[in-house]
Amino acid sequence: MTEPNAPDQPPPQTEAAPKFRRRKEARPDELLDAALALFTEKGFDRTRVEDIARRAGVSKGAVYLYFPSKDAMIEALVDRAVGGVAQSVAARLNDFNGDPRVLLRSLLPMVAAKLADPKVIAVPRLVVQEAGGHPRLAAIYRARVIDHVLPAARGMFARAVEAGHIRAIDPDLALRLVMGPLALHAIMDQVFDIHASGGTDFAAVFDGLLDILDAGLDPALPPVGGATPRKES
Amino acid sequence: MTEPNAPDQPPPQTEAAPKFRRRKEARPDELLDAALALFTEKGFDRTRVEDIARRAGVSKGAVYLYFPSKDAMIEALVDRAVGGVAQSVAARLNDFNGDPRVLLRSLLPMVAAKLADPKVIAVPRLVVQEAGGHPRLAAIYRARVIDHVLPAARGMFARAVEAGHIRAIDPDLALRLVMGPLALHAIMDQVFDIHASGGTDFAAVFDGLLDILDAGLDPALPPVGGATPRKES
Amino acid sequence: MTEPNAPDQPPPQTEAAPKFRRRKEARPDELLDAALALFTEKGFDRTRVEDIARRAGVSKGAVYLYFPSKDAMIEALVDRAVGGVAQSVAARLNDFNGDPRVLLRSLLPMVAAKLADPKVIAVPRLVVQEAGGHPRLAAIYRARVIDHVLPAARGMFARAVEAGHIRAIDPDLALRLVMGPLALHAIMDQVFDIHASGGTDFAAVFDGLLDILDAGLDPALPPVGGATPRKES
Amino acid sequence: MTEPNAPDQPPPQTEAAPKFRRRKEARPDELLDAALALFTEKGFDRTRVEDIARRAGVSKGAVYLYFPSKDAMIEALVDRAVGGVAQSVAARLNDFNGDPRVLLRSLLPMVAAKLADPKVIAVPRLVVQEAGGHPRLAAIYRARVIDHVLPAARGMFARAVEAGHIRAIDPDLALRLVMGPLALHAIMDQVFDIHASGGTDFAAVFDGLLDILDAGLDPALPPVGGATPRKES
DNA sequence: TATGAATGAGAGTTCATTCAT
DNA sequence: TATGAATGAACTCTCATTCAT
Repeated sequence: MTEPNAPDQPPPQTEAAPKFRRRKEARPDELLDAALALFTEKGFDRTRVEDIARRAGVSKGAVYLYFPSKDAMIEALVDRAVGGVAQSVAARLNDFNGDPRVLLRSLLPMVAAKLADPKVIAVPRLVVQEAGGHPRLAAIYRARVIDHVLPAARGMFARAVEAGHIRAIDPDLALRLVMGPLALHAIMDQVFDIHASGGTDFAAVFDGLLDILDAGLDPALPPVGGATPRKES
Repeated sequence: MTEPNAPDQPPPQTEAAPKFRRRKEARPDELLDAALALFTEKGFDRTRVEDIARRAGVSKGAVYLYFPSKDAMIEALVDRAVGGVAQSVAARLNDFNGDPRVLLRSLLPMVAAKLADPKVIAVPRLVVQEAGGHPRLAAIYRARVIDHVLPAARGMFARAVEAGHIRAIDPDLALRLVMGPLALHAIMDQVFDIHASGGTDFAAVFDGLLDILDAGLDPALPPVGGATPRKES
Repeated sequence: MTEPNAPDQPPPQTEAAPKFRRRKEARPDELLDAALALFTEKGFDRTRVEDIARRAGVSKGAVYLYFPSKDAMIEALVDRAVGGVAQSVAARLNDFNGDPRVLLRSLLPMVAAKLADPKVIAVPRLVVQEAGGHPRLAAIYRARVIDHVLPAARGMFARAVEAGHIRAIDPDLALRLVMGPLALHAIMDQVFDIHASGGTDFAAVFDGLLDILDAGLDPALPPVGGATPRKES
Repeated sequence: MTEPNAPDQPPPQTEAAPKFRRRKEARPDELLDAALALFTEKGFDRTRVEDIARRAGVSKGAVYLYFPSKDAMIEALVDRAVGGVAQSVAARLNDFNGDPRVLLRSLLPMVAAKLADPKVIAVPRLVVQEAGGHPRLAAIYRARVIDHVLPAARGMFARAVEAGHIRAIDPDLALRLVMGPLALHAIMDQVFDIHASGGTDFAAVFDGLLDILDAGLDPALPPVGGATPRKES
């Protein structure tokens, strides 16, 4: 092309000239990044707006050019983080009709990589931390993530039981079985600074978990807990 | 007569009249109960000392007769809660040399009952919630609970593998597998108000989990994750 | 007698021992006095809560023990000032059936004395000053004062015209004729620091005004403005 | 080009097309108009510079191209409004040697029309409202208006008494008598939204007032208030 | 000229903590 | 012991003013 100079590219330099041009569009994201880091580190209430501003390299007042309040920031944070992930995961779960263990193994590398990204786990952690004081956070997260993924996962497990791919198990229990170890792994790592033998490696946990489930979910085995799946409330 | 019974003086009974004659010695505990309830409900920072006082039925100033600061309260809270439980559990783990699945099944009712008590789960939840802003909380909990139970559990699993009661598995992974589902169950219940088919019943989750582990940990199976247990950091 | 020491009377001194005893009940009034002085002097918005507190001899925070907000103070101020005055004036107007000029002359000393008290005129002045930014102020004043006095005055004038005590005049006009000179007198005095020959003496203005009205309202004269009294909106 | 008529370019007319081609010279006035409207409506302190700018159709920064500060705007506002009016009124008063009641009747239509213009009464109202916080406002208004009109009015009344056109009356009192009802009429209308039978019609008030004065100032009557005119301070 | 992003001092309000009673 | 009025530091949010573009 003869016209590569997009109007936003001053000189075709390498990439980040962070102070050459005050990029209005980038500010909100930079502020949210700063806020996320600080909220996770010290908690929402103990983080001053001025801290966020300073970390993002702007003045206190500038924050309010982009967000109407501190509360709005934490909501925007969660909102931003839950973008398309939930939908795509839910879609894959809905489309799948085989053995969950196979699906989980194929999902493993992606999920492990996602969870290893500090900016990704930080958000659910934040939600858990602050949900007490900010009921809306839990509501947002639930509406945008959980309410999409949970039914999809439940359905997927139910179909797998039905089709005889795995032994009979309450889908709600199955979900807790699969995600629980990962959650606890994250909590020990982030909250208590206790790292397993394999370090902060979600893949190892996930991998070991699947090894257990390979045998533990064998369709030849009798129903788990003797329970018949019921409706979740 | 000349000595009318002041309305606050009960008939001089034995003791178990928690409403009358509960003074001095009971105060700190009543304050901690009130604090725990409020901290869990609204978070530490959003709970005012006056709220705690009012809920405990005393004046704001009285709180400072028993605790030097608000921070001291949350620490005392955690301290109190982790009393002898950890030690006794750790002791049982250390003494045990058989199949973990058997131990877990025998522990099940006790553990489930404990976790169902709101005042019990409230504390770990609080620690997770507030650890960001109060690093000492995590430290206390770790020193008083985790550092006792974790090595004991790890050793118990290691011995079980060694003795061939279960297939080879990294004890750290085993721990996450066993406790993770319970942790997630609690989080979904408390934070997101999502309750499984079986309600807020830890026993059902625990029971189902053990069904899975019965098969999944069969000693005839090859090592989990192909991993050799290493030291935890 | 032998027991003169009432618990509130430290030594039987003259009267005001303002710092010996922190009189909780007096605080709100002291704060309102301070607020009234400052609001009148510098305007509501340019008065800092801390200024009020300092003037009342307390700390900034103490203000909020007595008033939930700065806005609440100005409203309380107006509320307090309009106590029973309006009612009593309205009652006298309603009860009167004679010549308004007689009534006005008898009212003169009382009204003049009232208006000469700085704490009295300060309030209507404040209302006029701040009504723009605080519509509720105007509403309070109107509800508590104007809406009582105005209809009473209107009725009184109407009856006087009817009975032939004064020439026909629109009561609304009569009201403006009587009160207007006093209002302007106050404005010139307070706002522009311009004092008439007689100083800030409302009595002189009132007196002169009545001299004019004695002749100007003579019932033998034709209707004022040729207008028939109509309803006020 | 065949398409010269940009929608903003009117046919090159003479001048009186205030919507098109209003640039440079008109800006300050437009800004003051916007400021006057907003100051009157919400008060000086509660009006943001940005509000003024938006109402005038320019950016916030542009305001500072024309006025050095927000304070300067309110002063300019008052300055602008008191242009030649005061001088011309003062001149007429100074030149007049007859019966004030005649003069006032001849002035009536003009004065009533002036006061009915919202942009005219808005300024004295603003001065009264904001004088507390902006002593310079009162000073400007006094220097530019009151100090011209007041002595002229006083002289005119003094001459009229001297010449026997009206009964003896303190000119300062006379002034309050004449202007007071109009002032109160405006206050009730603007501040309390209370309108007399005749609506917001200054002419009716003025007219009725003069009817009263016709009789009340009859030169045959004895001196008003028994007072001898003295110097105003 | 004109824009509007950015600044930063300052205001209202809250609340842990103290202390006279 | 117990109270609760009082303090004052700290925090969120606003807005007049500046300045790079």
